[in-house]
Amino acid sequence: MDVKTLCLGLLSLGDRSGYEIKKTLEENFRHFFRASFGSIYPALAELERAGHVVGRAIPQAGRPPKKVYGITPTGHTVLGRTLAGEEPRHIVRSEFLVLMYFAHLLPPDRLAHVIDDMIGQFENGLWADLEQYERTAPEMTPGQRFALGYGRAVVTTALAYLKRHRAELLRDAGGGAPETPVVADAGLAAAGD
Amino acid sequence: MDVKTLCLGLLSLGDRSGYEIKKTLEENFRHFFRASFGSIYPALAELERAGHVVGRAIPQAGRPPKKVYGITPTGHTVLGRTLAGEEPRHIVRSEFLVLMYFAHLLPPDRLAHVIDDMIGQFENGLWADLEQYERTAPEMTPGQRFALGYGRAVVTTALAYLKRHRAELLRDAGGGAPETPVVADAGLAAAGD
DNA sequence: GTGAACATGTAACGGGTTACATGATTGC
DNA sequence: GCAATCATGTAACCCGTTACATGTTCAC
Repeated sequence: MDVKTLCLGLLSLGDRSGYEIKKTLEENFRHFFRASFGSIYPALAELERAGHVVGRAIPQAGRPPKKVYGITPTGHTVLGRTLAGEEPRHIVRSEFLVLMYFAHLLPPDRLAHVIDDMIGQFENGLWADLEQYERTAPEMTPGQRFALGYGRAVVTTALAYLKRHRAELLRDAGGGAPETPVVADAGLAAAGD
Repeated sequence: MDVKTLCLGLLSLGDRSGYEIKKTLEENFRHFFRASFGSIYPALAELERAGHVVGRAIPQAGRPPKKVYGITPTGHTVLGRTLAGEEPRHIVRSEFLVLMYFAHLLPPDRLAHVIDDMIGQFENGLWADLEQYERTAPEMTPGQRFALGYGRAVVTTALAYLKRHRAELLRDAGGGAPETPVVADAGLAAAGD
């Protein structure tokens, strides 16, 4: 699934500009999808060229004009077919967890900082969740509630895990200081350089 | 953090071939990182060129020869510096959840299939976790236990969430059949095509 | 006056995946 | 006989991010 399909899906819920799509993404898809302007604007242009959406420039007082897009019947058909034909993937790519895996190679203060950063990010996300839920809960579809609820459940667990195991990791990982690297296997290491 | 750093990190735990790195990734990084041969082999070649690892071809009876790499002291230094200097990201990109968000646009049987698929994947992951934990728990570092434990906690929550809300979603999302698309805003949609 | 929010768009770059090329052995 | 496992490597491709270009208004 690419950004094009995502834009089409969002437009199926109501007319929006590229800028507004980005905002919706940040508010509602925070926990599981993100896209930059550099992919949204070209996607919208391509969708318009293909006739799946139509754009209309809206002049605004004291603001740059915005280009609001609406989905066409063709767009609707294509969206339905695309969504139904996907074998959806679920990809997590966490440099954070890789770093934790190699915690013994980090200076203790750095390790603490990285964990606290992650905790902070998750807390912000959760706070934003709550704030957003109160604003939009009534008009949400079951699917939206399901996706948002999933994100909330997972982030809550993740946050609890980090808080529960932070001290333990900090205590136990403090062996391999950066100045005394533990050589795992002398064999090849000695041969090189 | 790129595949190069990851390979270097894995090699700091012991000598391995590219093929074995891939296997380790599948076993231990399942829940938070994956890489294909197309990125691992070039990464290893580049690391060797830079003097961070040394490779040695091992002939094998009845098998293709393997090229086992070991990290050099220089490699160790670089690894430490790289890990310490990273602002690690944590990225989730779930087409699955996007699809759930648009559940009302999917045929009910398709929706059920997609959810069951995800449940199956998570269950396989969890089963593999257990199996792997029993094999490697004793020699794990605190960081490894932390990262693995995080993955297990999150996947367990995700799985429980899917199972708990599956029926509910299937029941409530059954309104928007594909043949009666709900037009969100007649304004632009009517103007196009 | 400085930064944030509003607003759109392009081009270069990067890094990873997919697919291809090659080939032996083992288990079904 | 066919698929899976072992084993390495290359090249084309995709698609997304980052950075740049441009400009206004409002709040501190």
